[in-house]
Amino acid sequence: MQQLSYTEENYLKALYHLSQGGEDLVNTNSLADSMDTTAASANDMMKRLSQKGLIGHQKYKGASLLSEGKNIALRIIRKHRLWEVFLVQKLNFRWDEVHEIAEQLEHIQSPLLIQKLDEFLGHPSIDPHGDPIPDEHGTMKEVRKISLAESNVGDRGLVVAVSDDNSELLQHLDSIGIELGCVVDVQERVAFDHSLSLKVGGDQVRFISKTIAENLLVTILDT
Amino acid sequence: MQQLSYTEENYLKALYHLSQGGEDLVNTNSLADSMDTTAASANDMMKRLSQKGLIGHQKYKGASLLSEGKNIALRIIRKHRLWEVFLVQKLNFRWDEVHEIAEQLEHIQSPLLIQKLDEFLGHPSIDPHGDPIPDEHGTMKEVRKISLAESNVGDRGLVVAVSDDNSELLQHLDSIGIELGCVVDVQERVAFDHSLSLKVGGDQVRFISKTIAENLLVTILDT
DNA sequence: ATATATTTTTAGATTAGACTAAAAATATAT
DNA sequence: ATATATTTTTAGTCTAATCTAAAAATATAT
Repeated sequence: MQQLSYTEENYLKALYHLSQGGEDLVNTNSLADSMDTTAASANDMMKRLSQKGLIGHQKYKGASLLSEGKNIALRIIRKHRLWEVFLVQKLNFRWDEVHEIAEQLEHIQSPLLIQKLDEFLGHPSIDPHGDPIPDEHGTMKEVRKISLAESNVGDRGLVVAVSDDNSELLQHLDSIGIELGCVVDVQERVAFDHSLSLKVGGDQVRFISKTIAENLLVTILDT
Repeated sequence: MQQLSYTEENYLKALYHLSQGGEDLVNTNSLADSMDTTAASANDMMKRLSQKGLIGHQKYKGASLLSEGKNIALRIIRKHRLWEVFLVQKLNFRWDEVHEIAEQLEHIQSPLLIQKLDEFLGHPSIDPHGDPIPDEHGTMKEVRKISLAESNVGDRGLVVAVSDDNSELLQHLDSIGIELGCVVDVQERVAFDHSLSLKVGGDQVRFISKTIAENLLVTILDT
């Protein structure tokens, strides 16, 4: 396993995200866009990574991660997400402040550090944005992100996004104690209007209309 | 305040250590040695840093930190030492394992991160090696590192080094519960042979000869 | 099907940081 | 004081990662 530069690691990570896990072919322009650089630079890097056996690249067709490249990408994603958990849970960052810092921390090289950090955090399986954290072998469990309108009674969800940023909606959510990162249990769905009763944060019971439910995205947690 | 490269930061830090805080002139070869590179490279960097106004450099004489360069060096040292405290206290690293990792972590750019880390760690004033941690303004209080033979009754010290690595000595220290990083209180000095009674780790009382005391280096802690 | 537009690749230049080898300055020894 | 050794600097080369501009390949539209 070769030592990669900061930049090479970032390209592999971008390829992972753009190809949703190494499946699809990624074209030069999307890679360049995603890396905020020129097509020429992205093309150079595709050649380099292909040369190193980390990605497959056919001229004018596009690139895709090979197994070693995918593995490296997943290890970087694991580090990124573990650090995000640390920043939010231990250092009290808000979840919208942590991405840039984690972008730097994800490149720290020390398997033992990550092992001990994982331990310290209690082996979390999802990050503060509700995205799954790959385990030490690079295995990442599927995570369902759905709106509460699509949820089932009995589901427990982590609120990860509000799809409409209407300020009245945000204010209302605030007033009933629903915020990004909080956990909700779906208790009952009224058949007539599809409104929901929720347990918010494990205790308070709140009611929301179907419209609000449609705008609340959650990651379904194991119960 | 300009954005410096990883390498430039490391050179500034090396200059700080070699000149013990920016006082003495550092010559090209010692800098090159310390950075594990050639005199030519060190010379290139001295020119660059001088150009940026961070160090003073006269041909064939040597270099020294100017106030801005010293400030940057101290901020990096602060980060390095805070991360070392984190690694030892929170992630249970041994103090001899943390240097390399802290060398990487010290380059993470985020003042807010360091502020929150400092908070999380309870504003420590010394690192696991007994070296002082500069505050947010770059002020670093003097730390006395002395042998226990030079200590006074009533002193509390953090054991930071054993000057003789004789294995019988190390074994004996181990058997009486004295290890690197432990805290000792000097209780009494016998006038006749200058042997000492110590409270180790806050409770157990132990006796050591003058010879052993001479070999135990401590950082004196505020009491 | 051919012209036009888009995408991708190549070619050549640039910058930071490093290197080697040689030249210049300074220090040391007889 | 002169020769020798050491240290420092310069000159020129190299690599990774970037860029611009132009060429080549592919896709789209009439």
